Amino acid sequence: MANDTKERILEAALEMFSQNGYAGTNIRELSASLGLVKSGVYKHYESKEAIWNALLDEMIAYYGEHFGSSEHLPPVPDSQEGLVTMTMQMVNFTVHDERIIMTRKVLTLEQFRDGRARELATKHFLTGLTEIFTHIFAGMMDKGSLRRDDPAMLAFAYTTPISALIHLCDREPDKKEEAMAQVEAFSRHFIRVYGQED
Amino acid sequence: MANDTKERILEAALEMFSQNGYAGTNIRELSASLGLVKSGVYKHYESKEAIWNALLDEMIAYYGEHFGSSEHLPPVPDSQEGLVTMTMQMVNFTVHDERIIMTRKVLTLEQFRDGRARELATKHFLTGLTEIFTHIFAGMMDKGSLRRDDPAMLAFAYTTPISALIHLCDREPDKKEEAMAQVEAFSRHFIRVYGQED
DNA sequence: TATAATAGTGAACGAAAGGTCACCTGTCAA
DNA sequence: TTGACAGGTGACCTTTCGTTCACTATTATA
Repeated sequence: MANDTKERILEAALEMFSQNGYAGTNIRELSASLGLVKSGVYKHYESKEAIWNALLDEMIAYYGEHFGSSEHLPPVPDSQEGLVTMTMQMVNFTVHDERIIMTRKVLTLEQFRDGRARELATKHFLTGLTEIFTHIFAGMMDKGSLRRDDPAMLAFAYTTPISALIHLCDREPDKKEEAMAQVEAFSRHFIRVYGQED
Repeated sequence: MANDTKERILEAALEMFSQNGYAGTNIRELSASLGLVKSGVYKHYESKEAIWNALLDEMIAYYGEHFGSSEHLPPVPDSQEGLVTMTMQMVNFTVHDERIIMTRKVLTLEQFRDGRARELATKHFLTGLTEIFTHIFAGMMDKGSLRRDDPAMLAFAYTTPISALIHLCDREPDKKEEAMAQVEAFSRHFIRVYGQED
């Protein structure tokens, strides 16, 4: 009782899977990083694959809770500058939060092997962000700070370049500052192009 | 002599590494797929890692030959419709050519483990495309079919959404047609926004 | 034709993998 | 107090891994 080993195994698994991939991870090292011996892990999960599935369950559940429903949509910024600020906050958070970084890496590494990872990867990297910003841009058009246009297309055109820079940060963490500057430059460029002057 | 086994090993390695990753690939299967027994491979490469390095050498050399210098830059389209056509041709080729698909997958899977894979991944997925289209857009601005603007920023804004769709095709090959349609829609949207009317 | 290199075979090896099991130990409910 | 059980240990099992090696068949060259 009062034991969180089962949860700590998932944390360690996330860390190791995101670094070495599923195939490149072994239970010995995983157990050692928790200060126990490998057979101990099997008291909590019946196999390596069971750990993987539990981790994916958790990631899917987390995504559903935080980005799944329309309740958690961020507020529509009420100015063009507000869009820049909000974007920078979101990106700054997502490229520095270790857990989210590791989640992206795992999905990147396992997307071709596991159907659920594939599905979640598409949400994380493409459709999820686009949906959120479709809502935001529709709102900004209503408020008059953005030219009337197809909000879904604008969201696609806005989020995918930023997503590319987030991936760059995951791949080459040294370039985070440079990438952040590029995010801001792009955001301002976007507003210059699509912004409504009034 | 007159033997291409060494090259065929690299082909098989590309295929297996792109499917299962480096750690998830074993020499037995690789050899078997070539119709020989695993020890035979070691007549041509001294280790699994040597195969990996040779494959990366080849990929780096190939990239250098085909996208490295400014000689191989595609011609600047002389109309807005020409940009759409050229884009569709390039994307259509790159999402259907098995070898290129496998190359992208390998780089995706090994980018966090191998420095050279990381470097090549950034070129493939981000900077390479951007550089090509920086040149193209600069040319189109000179010809008057594109509004004057920062060509590098436009190239970034144009290529990263397309790159995101290429990644989607690698991840979910069923959605290729849908993705291609989205590429075309985006390309036309881009022209509508940045095109020079005259 | 003799020779030497090349390409491939199959058995074997040690290391490392995932997984099992008997056993120990502390905790808590009956 | 006792007994069941959750959590952890260490020895052990089987399989698979990458790699080596003695050997054979083929082929090019001297």
